[in-house]
Formats: sequence, C-alpha cells, structure tokens
Amino acid sequence: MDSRSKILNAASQLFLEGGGSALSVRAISKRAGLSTIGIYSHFQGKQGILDALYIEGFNLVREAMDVVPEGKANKAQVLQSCLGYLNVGEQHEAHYRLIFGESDAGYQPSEEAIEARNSAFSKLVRVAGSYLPDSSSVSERRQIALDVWAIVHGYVSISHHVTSSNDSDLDWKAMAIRVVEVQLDAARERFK
Amino acid sequence: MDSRSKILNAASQLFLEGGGSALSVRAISKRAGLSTIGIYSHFQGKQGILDALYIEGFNLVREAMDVVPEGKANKAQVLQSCLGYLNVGEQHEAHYRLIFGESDAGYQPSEEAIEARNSAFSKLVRVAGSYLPDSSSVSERRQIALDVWAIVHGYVSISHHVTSSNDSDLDWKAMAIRVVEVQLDAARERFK
DNA sequence: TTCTAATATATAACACTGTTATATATCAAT
DNA sequence: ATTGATATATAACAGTGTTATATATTAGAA
Repeated sequence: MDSRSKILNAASQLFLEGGGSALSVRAISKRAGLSTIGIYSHFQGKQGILDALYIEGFNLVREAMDVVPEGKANKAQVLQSCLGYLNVGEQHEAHYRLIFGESDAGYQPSEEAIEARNSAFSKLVRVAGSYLPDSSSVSERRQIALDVWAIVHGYVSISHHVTSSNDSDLDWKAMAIRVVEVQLDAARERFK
Repeated sequence: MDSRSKILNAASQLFLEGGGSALSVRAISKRAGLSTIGIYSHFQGKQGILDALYIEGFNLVREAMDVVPEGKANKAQVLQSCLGYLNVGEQHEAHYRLIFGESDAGYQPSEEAIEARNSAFSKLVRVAGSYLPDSSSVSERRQIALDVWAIVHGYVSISHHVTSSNDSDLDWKAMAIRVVEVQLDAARERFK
C-alpha cells in the first residue's frame, strides 16, 4: 500500500475512534508507521486530512439520500431520503460533527470540499424539488430543499448536543420525519 | 477592577474579535495585563473560561426568548420568541458557535453550564407549550419545544455554514419563522 | 552497471498550545 | 513587626502544526 493510503487509513481509524480531537499529525503518522512529512507532501498538511474526511462526510450524506430513483418522487420517497440523512447523522457522528465545524475550530473547507457539500445539497434539491408541482421554479425547489435540510440538520445537531438522562432515548429521527412531512404538505399547498 | 473581571473582559473581547480560535490562555492574560496563572486560580483553566462564555451564550438565548409575558401565548408571541432566538444566532455568532461545539473540539460544558442550557430550554417549553391547549401534558409541551428548537437551530446553523455567493442574502429568519408557524398549526391540530 | 537527477522519507527545530511546580510578592491578622 | 495565607509571576513540560535541512530511495541515461 502506498504511503498516501496508509496515512488516510490511519487518519480515518483515529477519527472514528476518537473524533476530531484524536487527529494529531503525529498520531496519524505514528499509526501509519511513517514520519509526519507525508502529511505535507501527499496532503496539504492537517487541512488536507480534514478536507479528505469532510468530503467523505458529505459523500456519505449524498449517498444516503440517493435511495430513490431520479425523477418525480412521492412523499414516502422524499421522507426515505430524509431518513437516510438522519441515519448518517446518527451512525457517522464523527463525520457529521466535522462537516459542521465541531472537530477543529480553525478548519475551513477547501473549494474542493465545498463542492462535495454542494453536490450533496443538489441531490436534496432534486429529491425534495421533485415533490413539488412540475411547474415549480428552481428557486422554489431550492427553497423546499433548504427547509428540509434545516429541519433534519436541526434534529441531528440537537440530538448530538442534548444527551440529558431523560431525553437520551428520544426518537429524534421519527420527530424529524414528522416535521418534514408537515412541511412538505404545506409547501405543496403553497405552490399548487 | 479585580483580576477575575479583567480576565473575563479580556476573554470576551478576544472571543468577539476572533471567535474561539482567538482564545488562547496567553492571549487572554496578555490582553488582561496579567500572567496566565489567574486563569487557573480564578477559573478552572481554559475550560472555565469557555464555561463562562457558554453560560453567557445560553443566557443570551434565554433572554432573547423572554419577550412575552408568562402565561398563555398566542401564535404571534411564540413566533416573536423564535425571532429572538434567530436574532441571537445572527448577531452573536461567536457565542452561538460555542454553545454548539464549534469553538473548541475538546470542550465539554460543565454541569453548571448545562444548567444554563436547560434553563433556556425550559423557557422555550413554557413559551411554546403555552400555545398548546391547557390540557396538554408536560411531555407534549416538551415535544413542541424540541421541535421548535430543532427548526430554529437548524436554520441558524445552516446559515452559519452555507455562505455561497447566491445564498448569502437569503432571509433565513423569515424562512425559519414560516416553518415554525406551519408546525405550530399542525401541533395544535394534533393535540386539540 | 554506474552515475545523475528527481522524488520520497526522515530528523530536528520553531513557534505555538494548555498546564503546573516553583518562586516571589502582596496583604490580613495576631 | 512577624507570621500565615493568598495572589501573582516565572519557567518548565508535554503537546500541537509546520518547515528547513538532511538522508534514502527510486528512475532514467550513458
């Protein structure tokens, strides 16, 4: 295996084990059995490592929403995409925290990383937008996608931060799905 | 002014100027004109500084929602509280990012800090819950409050992270208010 | 093969970070 | 005025990301 892959594997391992705070340059290179220099020759320093994981994260989100065929979607299919998003938030907490800036206070995604985020959002625009009437404009489709995104992200984020004893077994995903459904109905009514 | 206040003022200044990444122990003590030791005698190290700012942040949120009299609230009043929350997210971005873990990857709020968060959420339970029928249970009130919180937080968080050229002048607050209103109507219908 | 050039990896240092052991200064009470 | 307690300062330690320098390693040409 080439050094680049060794580094990326080591970084992924540490990231999944301990989140962003476990990702030090020296820890990564030690796990990879290499010196620290490869992180700067094969990546652009720690920023490059975080970019790679950020892109992984948004690709997970995009793929999780990509569970319905392209074209017109019914309500259940839109909700199925939302459930995919919510599952990523639950099962890939480290990646999810990274893509929303909780893993490294200084990290700013690169242009390439932002492209991965835009690609995931475009997927959501197609899925959620396809539930609107065919005559709906692009901005209307983007609007409903933003609404859906804000809702599901809100629940994922809150669920990551509120872990009080009573609330720990709340069904965040069902709550989010219910709110999205109400919003979808309202949007279709508004644009019909 | 006593040393503790000097330190806290210096920390607040740096925090507002440059966010969490500007908050180093040495930078704080230099700004305060003191040595670093006070941060460990008057606070519990950097954790204590972050706790103080975290509490400030959730107090801002609680006060921003405390714009309607206690007791039964109408829809406009609930939405007014939500607008207060959204304004805090917009105008106190540094504090808002801190209370959702974006300022320091290692920071975990102390018990006292979590009390401030719970206090803010309790406010939201009273405000949003008071829009439900009087017969509504505590868990129903907590449920609608959680829904409202997830929605408004979702928009605040997304607005902080999505700053694409086209979307930068979107009216996030109006979008959030509209979604909350739809949800309030649905909740009242569900519980009537 | 042997030499050369380019690439890859390693080492050590620099300027940071949070923290703490030690030392000094300041102040209150006997 | 002296003692005891508290507050502040200094310096060191282990950790962080980064980079200049040095050393291997590899590829291609004579």
